[in-house]
Amino acid sequence: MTYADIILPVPLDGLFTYSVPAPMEGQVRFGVRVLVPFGPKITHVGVVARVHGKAPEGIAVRDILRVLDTEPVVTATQYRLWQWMADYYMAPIGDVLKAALPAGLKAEEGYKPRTELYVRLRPEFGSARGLHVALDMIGRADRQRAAFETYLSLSGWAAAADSGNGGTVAEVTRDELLNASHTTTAIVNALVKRGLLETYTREVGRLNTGGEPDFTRMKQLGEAQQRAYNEIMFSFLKKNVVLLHGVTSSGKTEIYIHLIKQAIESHKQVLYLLPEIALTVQITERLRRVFGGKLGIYHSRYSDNERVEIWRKQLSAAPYDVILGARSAVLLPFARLGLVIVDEEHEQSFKQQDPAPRYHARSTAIMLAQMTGAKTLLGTATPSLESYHSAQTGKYGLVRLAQRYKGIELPEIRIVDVKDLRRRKMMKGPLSPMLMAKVREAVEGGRQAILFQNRRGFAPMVECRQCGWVPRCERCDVSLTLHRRTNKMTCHYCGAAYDVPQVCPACGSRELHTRGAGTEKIEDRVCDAFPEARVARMDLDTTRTNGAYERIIDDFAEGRTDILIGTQMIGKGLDFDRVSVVGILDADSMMNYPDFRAYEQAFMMMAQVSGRAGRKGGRGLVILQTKSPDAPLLDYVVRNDYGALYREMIAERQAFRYPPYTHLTYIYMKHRDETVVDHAANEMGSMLRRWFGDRVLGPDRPAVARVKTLCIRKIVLKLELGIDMAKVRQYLRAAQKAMADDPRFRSVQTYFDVDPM
DNA sequence: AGCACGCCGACT
DNA sequence: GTCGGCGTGCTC
Repeated sequence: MTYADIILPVPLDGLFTYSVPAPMEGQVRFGVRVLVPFGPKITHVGVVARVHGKAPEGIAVRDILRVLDTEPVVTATQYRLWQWMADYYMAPIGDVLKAALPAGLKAEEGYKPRTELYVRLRPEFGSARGLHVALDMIGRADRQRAAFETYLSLSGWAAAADSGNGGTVAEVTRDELLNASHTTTAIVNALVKRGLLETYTREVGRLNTGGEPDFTRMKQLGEAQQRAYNEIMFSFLKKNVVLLHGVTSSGKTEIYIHLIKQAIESHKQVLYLLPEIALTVQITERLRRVFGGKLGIYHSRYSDNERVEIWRKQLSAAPYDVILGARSAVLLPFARLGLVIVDEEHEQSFKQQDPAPRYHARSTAIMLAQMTGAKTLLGTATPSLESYHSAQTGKYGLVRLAQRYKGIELPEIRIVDVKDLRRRKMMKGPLSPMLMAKVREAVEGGRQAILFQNRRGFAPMVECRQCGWVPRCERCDVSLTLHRRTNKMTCHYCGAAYDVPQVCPACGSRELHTRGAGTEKIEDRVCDAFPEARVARMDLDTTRTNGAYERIIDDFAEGRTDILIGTQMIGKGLDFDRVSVVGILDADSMMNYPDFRAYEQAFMMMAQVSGRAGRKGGRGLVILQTKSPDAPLLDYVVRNDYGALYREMIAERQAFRYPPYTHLTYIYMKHRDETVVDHAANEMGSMLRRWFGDRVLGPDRPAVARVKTLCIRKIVLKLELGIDMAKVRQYLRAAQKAMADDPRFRSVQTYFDVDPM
């Protein structure tokens, strides 16, 4: 009897063993998908991990129902990476499978090939004579005649009939015909009904097939860039990972392009990871120009069918040479990976928060590169402390690029003391007089301004002036954010929307006012102050719909908008040429955040946003508004002194035993009932303390202690370097199991966040 | 995660 | 007498 161990998309540890019916033997092998029964009602699509002859003990094995593939859809390397992720991030392998496979491969009949409707001439009219007959048949039906003639010219029938050779006739889609002839489907249908035209469908791929690569479209590297390129190549001789620390607009992308070309010429594939979809929009065009049809794009905004096609193309004999994508692209199949580029490597969005697997795409990419013998390049203007530390200690290579491209100057940064201005009644809105003046100057001079406020919505809080009542979410322990556009109060944790009350439900007062400012409020104020300016807002709310990113970025890049207001998504490596002023409206909201990374994160965000100022033609200006102008961090920002930030922060990390001097793992516990989760977390805490002593901190209530009706507790585990982490993970899994087996805590969810952000 | 089983309150 | 509330246990 043959058995197969199957990975199933369920959040349970381990594989599931099924028996292979005799007719399926030979078809069931590693990497193919199979349909299996699961429980009394469900069938799952799983992936075969192993085929063997050893009957499992004590399990009623069931038969595989169907084999879905003739060829594996998963490579051996991918499976090894999955196993590493499941182990390292302590997630069930089924959750890794769910994260990796596009939905179309996870479902039984998920993938639908795309078809297009075409029209063509009925064969009996396919001659000069036939065309005359056809035109006679149409008679005085003018719209039909026009449509028919348009078809003849589009398809080339007109010319072909004239020249007497009927050989070269182009295919015409119905949409093309409708567009060209300005008619409706009714007219075309009438021609079909008359028997002159017929329609047919054809499967079409969704992928980028177009364009020969054209390396002549690459820009020559500047002197500093060329030196950096050489250093990177040299560094790769000794190190597997190299950190490229290049100031904003130093031309890192151009260096990447040259590295990619080099890899392609050595017949290697390149994976190019970016933190945000927004960024791919700009980079895609630059890469497409050079790499044409060798470039594939992969991220969550792509339809699932497209993702399935890319996945299959990667498995084919002619995969993309370059894949540009966000986090999940690291989970694609590669046959001959040679280089991984992680751009903006400091970005926190490379770490998946929820759901499991809570993996870091940078670490996962480095692991993938190690498994495949590829090299990894990390690029950023503001390295994460972890990566910079690795570079400092020689684990990674380090290449610096301190010059901006084509001698563009770094912006001047001016700090504005908002507290003082308010005290002296010189500022009432969110924009200081200086920022107002500079924005006006920019707009009137045909330049652009970016205003950065890292909060979406109109106001982060509504409050009763009489009694201090604040509307809160029913399911989460947070106050609600007011959104003016929808006129709702929204919970940013669970998404629930509430109506805005007219009177305070606590005291009946009508005096409800807002506190703080989000991007919507900024937008309103800016529109009031600059009625003639064209203003756009870019945040989660304005980029929900398909293509919205592209439109907002494009409009701004092409100068169709003057002022761009946005959250952190405007800071991420976007290149604009005409931005003369950048306003950071509220630096304090970033600095006063209860997290050990908040300080450096604030620096990075401000440095990145500042980097958007002053590209071509003149030095840019950044106005940084704050209530604490003397904060040392702001001095680092003004001087663009990453080194100083690094030295201060790394000393602090060492003193307080944080990464990279320790391994950090958070243990989260969730339950509806506060007392139950409290008990469970205390129990877990003491269990862990028995093993790990004072390396265990907590349990504590996290800043938001209830989300979607579940009360949350958090335990922090700080382990010194050099400890056997495999052993630690074993202990942690045992602790998780002990909690699940305890009848008092059976319904408490426990999960781990390894290397949390 | 689903889903069934199973044991207690408001309905025909 | 039954429908359905969600606690508990299982899925090869």
